[in-house]
Amino acid sequence: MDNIKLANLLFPGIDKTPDYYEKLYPERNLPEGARVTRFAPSPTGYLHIGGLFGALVDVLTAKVSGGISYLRIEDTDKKREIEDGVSGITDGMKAFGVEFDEGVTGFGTETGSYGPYTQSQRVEIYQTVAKSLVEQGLAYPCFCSSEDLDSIREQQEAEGADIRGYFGKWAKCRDLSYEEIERNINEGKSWVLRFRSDGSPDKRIFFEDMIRGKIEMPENIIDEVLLKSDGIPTYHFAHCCDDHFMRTTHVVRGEEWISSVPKHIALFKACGYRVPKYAHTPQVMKFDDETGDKRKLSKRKDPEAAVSYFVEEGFPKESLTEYLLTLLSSGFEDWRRANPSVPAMDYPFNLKKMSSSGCLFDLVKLNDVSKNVISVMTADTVYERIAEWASVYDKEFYDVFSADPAKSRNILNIDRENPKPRKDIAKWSEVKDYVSYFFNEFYKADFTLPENISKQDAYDIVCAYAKAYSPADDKDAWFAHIKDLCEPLGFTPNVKEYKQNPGAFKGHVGDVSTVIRIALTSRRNTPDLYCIMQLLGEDEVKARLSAAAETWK
RNA sequence: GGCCCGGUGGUCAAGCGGCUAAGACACCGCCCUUUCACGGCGGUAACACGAGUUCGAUUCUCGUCCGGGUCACCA
Repeated sequence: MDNIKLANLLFPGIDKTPDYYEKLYPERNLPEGARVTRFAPSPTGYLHIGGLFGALVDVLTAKVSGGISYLRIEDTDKKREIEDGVSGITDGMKAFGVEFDEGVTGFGTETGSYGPYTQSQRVEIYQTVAKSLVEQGLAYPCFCSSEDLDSIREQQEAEGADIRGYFGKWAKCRDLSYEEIERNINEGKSWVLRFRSDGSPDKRIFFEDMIRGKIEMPENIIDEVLLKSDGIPTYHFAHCCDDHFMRTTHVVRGEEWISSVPKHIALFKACGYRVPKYAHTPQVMKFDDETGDKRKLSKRKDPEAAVSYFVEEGFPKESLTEYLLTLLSSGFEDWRRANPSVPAMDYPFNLKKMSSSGCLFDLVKLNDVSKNVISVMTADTVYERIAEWASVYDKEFYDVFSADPAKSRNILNIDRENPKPRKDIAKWSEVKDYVSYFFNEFYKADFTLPENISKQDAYDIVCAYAKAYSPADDKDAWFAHIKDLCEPLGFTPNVKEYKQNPGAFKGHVGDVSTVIRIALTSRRNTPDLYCIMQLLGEDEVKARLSAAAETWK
């Protein structure tokens, strides 16, 4: 067989050689130990948690080593591609503060000198490499139809064969003569290009996974498809060409790829390329309430798999990356405690410290992380973020909340910007409820009392307080007035005294405060009542006091 | 089914042959406190199972079981 002749028959339009691209994309001039990583999603759906998770590992790995991370779009499956896939990914990454050094930056835009970073624009590269492989007898055209392939699968199934796929006696097209191939092509038969594997079923290969350590596997013997019938490469071949020419040193990807590593190693070797280091990350799972099992987060079944879910819910972007970091690196939480105000992306990440077992996405923990993140923000920042979120997701709230920014900021500043800030808010969507009693547009009066307080007592308290209320009081004077209310009404200002002798009193100052709190906010639990009253203002306080009195009369 | 990955409290997780088996979230209790939150203190709770190696296994080996992945002209 004349391989050169075959290569020209198959790729008449390809006039470059791989060497051309070797020169076009030279080895990167990076310091010793610098790692080049890539995040390489397909635009086949929205950006999901697993994607963000992986991207974080990519950029951190590169960053820590002084290397380069880039974003490549793997759009070789036109059937599954969705319309806003690319911008969904790039926007999502930006929204969460994950920044790549080069690669695709948005729909139709990119930076970096190893591009194009979109696979559909690289077909000439793949075909050039493919042609060279044919010239060397390392690849061949296969004319099997999908029906042929189905029947091979069926037979292998029926035989209970251990190894399945296109190889050995099943590889009908592996040894076609030039004449047969030429005839098929002249007949217009479609073909795919297959790898001519020289693997043997009883040889084993070894490789070192950066996360899992040594892995041993049977050598690849499958004649994998390199180019599909439309001339577009499969993942496997594109991975080989791109990561070589983009000079990737570390391939970080999900663990579902582990089983194809033998294939990839064989391809890299056939092409004469250095095999990159691999790091296979664990999967993000969730608990399935129906089955009671852990399972992989599913794009289809789990709305919280989508990164957009967290945006809509109003989790600050930092919270999600922060939480993901706690998941993917065991040392992160300790580091965070030691470095409370350093940006998360400065974390000295280490692939080797990554856990290799799949982890459950824990919304409860996310909430906790997020509360901490928000608690250390300034009131101004919180205000801006809420406004930003609400302007998109809750217009009604936005209008009210942003009508008087100073007031809203003051509300948010209650017990904030101090060493022990409150941790009430985990996500922006909770804020409306949290602050609703400050705004008459949202305030719904509800003067339900706790069981231990009678309407009569509540009425007496609120009336007495209305008289004692003095808007100019400082906090001490304010509380003194409330204490003064107690004894005449049968309560004690001294909580300890009450606890020692509960029968002697109707209640203590806490109960009295509770009544006033309910009258003013329709809630039993709120932040500091004095602050709240300051913000409500004299008129509103008086109005609410009398409304409550009216109800309890 | 073949191949591969994984298996420490409810969750995330330290641990790398010898420890009373860290810590965080959640939960419970107490303290602080006018409520709540914050904070402080304390508590419940784990090495999947069985062999083997060893003076000694959570740590090493093998088997079993369980969970996950993969066997496409999808990535």
